[in-house]
Amino acid sequence: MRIGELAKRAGTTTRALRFYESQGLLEAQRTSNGYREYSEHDLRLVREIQSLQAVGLSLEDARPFVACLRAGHESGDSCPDSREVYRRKLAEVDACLERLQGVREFLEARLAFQDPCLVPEPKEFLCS
Amino acid sequence: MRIGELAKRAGTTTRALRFYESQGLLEAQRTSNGYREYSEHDLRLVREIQSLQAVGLSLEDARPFVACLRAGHESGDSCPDSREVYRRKLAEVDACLERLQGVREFLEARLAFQDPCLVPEPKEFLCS
DNA sequence: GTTTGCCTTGACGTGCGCGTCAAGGTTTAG
DNA sequence: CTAAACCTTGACGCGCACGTCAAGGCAAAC
Repeated sequence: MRIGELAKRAGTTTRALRFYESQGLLEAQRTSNGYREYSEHDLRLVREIQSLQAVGLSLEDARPFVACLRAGHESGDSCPDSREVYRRKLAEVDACLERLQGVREFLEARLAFQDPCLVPEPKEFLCS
Repeated sequence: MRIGELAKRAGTTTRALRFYESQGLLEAQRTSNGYREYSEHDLRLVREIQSLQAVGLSLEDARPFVACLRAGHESGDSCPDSREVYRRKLAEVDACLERLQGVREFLEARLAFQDPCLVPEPKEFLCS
């Protein structure tokens, strides 16, 4: 299938697919006229990337999963590198949950009583 | 005090302060040589902005708080517009907490059993 | 033949909160 | 007098995952 059909079937855009290719996440055969030609396996790759993005992983984080699928594994997360990404992300999420809980309490307190003495900790707020 | 001292006392940079000014969040008197001159009240404003940023609010969100302080209120969050920002942010944080909980469970499940059948919901992942 | 709908590469734009030069003026210390 | 340490404006850079033209080629329908 060509790039337009792949985009439609994956529910994304041709621009995104070309971007994945530019990042080395997706490869394509070329027909004689230069058009990209994709297989069902490529669709599988794109879906993998999308589900990873859905849990907040970056395209960089998706590399090991793609490599794992390319290496012939049935699941992208059955390789050590992929599982390491999961572990790292889980730690990030836990840290984020903790901070957001603090933020939540701060906001509720401010809304309940307008007490100007409550000051939040100046920690970084990188929740992804 | 001049911009360097204000930056030092607020624990930020001169670049940030000039940026706040460009966004209309901070104003400064000018001395005869064109230098910015700040008061203790300006320091208070900067600290307010910083504490709002610490809970994930944008500079845009900080506007009502600054306006509230400028209007003479002792606390930046004692005005209706400010409290509305708090309420909106609280809702955002709650939504974020919910999604992150789902992400957490997904990651744990994937790490425990490598079951490729679990697929996350394609919802947006805008946790700020 | 020409319109339509695909496809190609390339380059710049987006949001947000600044960082990082660049090129210069001012004030103080030595 | 000179150097150091301030200050000024202006302009571009960053990260990230693309969106949005621009300018053109290819293939099939009318």
